[in-house]
Amino acid sequence: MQRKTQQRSAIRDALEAAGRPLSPQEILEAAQGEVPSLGIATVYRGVRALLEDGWLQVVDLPGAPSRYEMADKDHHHHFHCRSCDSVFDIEDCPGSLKELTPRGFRLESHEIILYGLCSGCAP
Amino acid sequence: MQRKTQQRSAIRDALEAAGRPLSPQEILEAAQGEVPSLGIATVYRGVRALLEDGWLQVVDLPGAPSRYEMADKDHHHHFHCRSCDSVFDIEDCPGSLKELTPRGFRLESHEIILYGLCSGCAP
DNA sequence: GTCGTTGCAAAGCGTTTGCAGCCTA
DNA sequence: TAGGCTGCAAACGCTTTGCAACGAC
Repeated sequence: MQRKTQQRSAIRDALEAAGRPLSPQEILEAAQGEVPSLGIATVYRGVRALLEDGWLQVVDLPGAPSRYEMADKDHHHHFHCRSCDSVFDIEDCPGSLKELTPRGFRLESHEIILYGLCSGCAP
Repeated sequence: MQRKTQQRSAIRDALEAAGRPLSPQEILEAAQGEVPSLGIATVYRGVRALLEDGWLQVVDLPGAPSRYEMADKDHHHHFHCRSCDSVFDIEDCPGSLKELTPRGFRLESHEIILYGLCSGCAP
């Protein structure tokens, strides 16, 4: 059974407040504002528990550590800022990509990542 | 200056023969057919040298180790088989994704990854 | 012979695990 | 009080680096 602890509350609060996918390190830094003694191992364990609860989902981007965001979002994609390294949600999706799939292959899902500069980093 | 050694030839041969992106471990296993004593560190160093030469390019996919393929390919995307974990090239591209970009953001590039079963793994 | 290259082993780095003590229920 | 939770440190897997021996030129 799950217990309600300061540490796990701090982890959830950090993810709710961010509104964008966070890496374990980003979660640690944000949550230490609430619980300064928080350790990185606790973040990893808390994240895993929240994933198993279905409260969080993984956001894996190429060449970057896994990030996590709340699971209450519809299908969407991500924008990765090459300057500040933050990741933002993209609401739209161009829809089916079945026409790209080679003959004989079975398409199950897809991921689209946009790269560039976010509004804070664009000149 | 670059010297021509058995090890680097074996690494290039493995990548040319594969025709799809390979991970360092896959390169090692393929190239050891030619040079059995080959070590993984040499693969990493050889890959880095080939990247700097512009002969290779990185293929980074979410949650997977970096893979490498020859740089003489046009813009394209990838299909990642969830059964055998191999990665295949997709020739097509749906084109501009500018309409997905949030206001104020500057789009520079994009990546599309398809997931499913390759022709060898599909039932 | 020079000096870039190689293989091994050790070091890094992000993530996971073992364990004794802590704290929620 | 019982047993899940935490922080620390050690363990892990992948990648990089230090170093002495090797070999291309």
